[in-house]
Amino acid sequence: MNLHTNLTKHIKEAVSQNYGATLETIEFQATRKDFEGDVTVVIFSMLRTVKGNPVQIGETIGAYLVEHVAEVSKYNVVKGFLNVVLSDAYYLDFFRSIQDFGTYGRVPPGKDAMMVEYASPNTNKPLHLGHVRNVLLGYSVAEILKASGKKVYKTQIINDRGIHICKSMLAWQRFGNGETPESSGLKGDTLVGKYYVRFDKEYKAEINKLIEKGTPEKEAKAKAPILIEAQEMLRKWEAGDPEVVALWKKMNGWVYDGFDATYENIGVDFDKNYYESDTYLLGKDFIETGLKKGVFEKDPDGSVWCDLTDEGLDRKIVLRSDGTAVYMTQDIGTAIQRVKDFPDVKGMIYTVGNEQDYHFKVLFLILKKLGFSWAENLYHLSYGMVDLPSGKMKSREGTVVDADDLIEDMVTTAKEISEELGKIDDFSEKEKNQLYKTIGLGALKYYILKVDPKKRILFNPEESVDFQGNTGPFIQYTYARIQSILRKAAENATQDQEEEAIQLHPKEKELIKIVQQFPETVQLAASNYSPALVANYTYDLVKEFNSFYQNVPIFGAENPTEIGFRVALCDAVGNVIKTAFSLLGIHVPDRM
RNA sequence: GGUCGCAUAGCUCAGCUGGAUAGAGCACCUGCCUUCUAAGCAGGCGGUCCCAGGUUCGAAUCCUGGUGCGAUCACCA
Repeated sequence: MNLHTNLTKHIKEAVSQNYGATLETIEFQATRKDFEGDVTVVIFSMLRTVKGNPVQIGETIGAYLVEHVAEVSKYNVVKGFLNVVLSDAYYLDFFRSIQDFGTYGRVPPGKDAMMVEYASPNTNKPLHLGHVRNVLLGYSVAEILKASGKKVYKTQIINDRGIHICKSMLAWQRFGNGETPESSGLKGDTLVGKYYVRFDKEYKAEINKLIEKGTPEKEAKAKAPILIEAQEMLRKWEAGDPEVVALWKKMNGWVYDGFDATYENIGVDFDKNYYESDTYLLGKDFIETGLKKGVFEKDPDGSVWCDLTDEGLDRKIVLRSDGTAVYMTQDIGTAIQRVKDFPDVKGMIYTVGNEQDYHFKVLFLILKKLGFSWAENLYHLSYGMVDLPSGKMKSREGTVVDADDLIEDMVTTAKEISEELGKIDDFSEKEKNQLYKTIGLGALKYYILKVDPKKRILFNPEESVDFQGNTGPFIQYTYARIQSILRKAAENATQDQEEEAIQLHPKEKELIKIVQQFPETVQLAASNYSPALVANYTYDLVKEFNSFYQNVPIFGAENPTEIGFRVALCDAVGNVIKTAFSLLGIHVPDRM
């Protein structure tokens, strides 16, 4: 029986025997560090049903628990709090009950699947810091869901068509002189992004020229010849013009090569890609269904709307008067398509920035109204923008932190610190580079994931990401320390000796307590879609471990039984760190 | 203007369903490497938890109102 249920049962008994009252629920919390105890029972909340002095009640219950519950060894009462001390045996039993440290905290996947969408880039420019947050969040949430017992499909929808791509295409056609990734040595996505910026430059110049000639600004923006030409190119694409389509395929191909390299570098993957060019017409078919069901209504001009005013929202257009689809139409169609492709999918998670909160609120509502069962399990994993001290990042103006550059910087910093410390001088070049990457990426990923997704992040490229304190490298470092202990233990392995009784050191007890919380932390992180909970948990564990490490001798313990236990504890902590970090997409090194 | 989100130490962030004296890291100051990796440990300094009301035995947490910042409210994506 679970400890809390057991305690609950006996507390109820104590109260009914001594006060003749029946408690509905009992409130437990972890005992604060400043008091002796492991579990605290809040007496205050009982006072409505149990009449009496809280201290007195606490004493009565405490005495009863010591007498009737084997795991309870002592108690003390402070004001309305009953602090219960659990026996060492309870913690040791729990620790020994962990069958396999390697899988501890994970639940095997069940039947129901979730689809997690993340990344979803436009193909006119390389990935930047904003995408990095998106990708890290989406990947991590997918991994957390898997660990919590769900089957998961990771997906992205690649926005490979539209006016933005045509802008890059046009600028390349006009100014590129046939430049290719091979000829320029540039990554494909970087190359295409270069022409997107070039387009904007030309466009702005044309606007200024028009304004100088006396054209009003608004009109100038709409009538700049280069924009008109890009729009014409989009029309040709939609009409299937062979030349335009060929150029589109060529340049998108470059971009995909670039994206693949970046994804691999970051260490994220997808089970299925969707392309907007395949899906942008989906959804139109469901307009008719929606109209029949009365979910949608048609205006006299032929446009179709969904009236959400009863839900406190506005009317939303789902089909233009000329019969063409809007973004919403596409998203409706794509969602339906995904469930067709993966029939076991019972819900979907969309990792998209918070500027689209309203869009997803509407989308989910419409899908519910259309009556899909899975529409009940849709979640918009909304996250705050990543801003620079100078303000918002703008691809067009080139004021972005490029993902590849950022990773390279982090790896370089890791290298500098490692070389300065000189602990891995015996590593081969290959091993060193591998380690720098592990640490650099670890620093970046942890830095981003430890923050609550809802909050916006201010990223200052001038101040480098920390490698000390509450950081990825600190946690990786602790893992490496543990591996060092395990290596030493393996060398000094002794044969079985007589078992001696173990008395837990307070730090050992604390560590076991935190280890014990890991499975529930994974579940909590899954139900909240929050990698930050995993990150913060890991930090707490590691902080406690380092305190243990530096204050309690391991190989200098009293007897072999104790040494064995402490080594096993290190092993357990190491495994939890490894698993937790894998949920964040972060690797851990054996040495650093 | 309507709607949504955020506001905690100089800076970056925790704070679970309301609970004890609000916690970490960075920065600053003091100690600790002939003993398991000092990317560490032990300690110090640092707070009107945006403001004002309310609910409660008890509020950073819940409710109402306000302030500030951000987002959004297109036959754009």
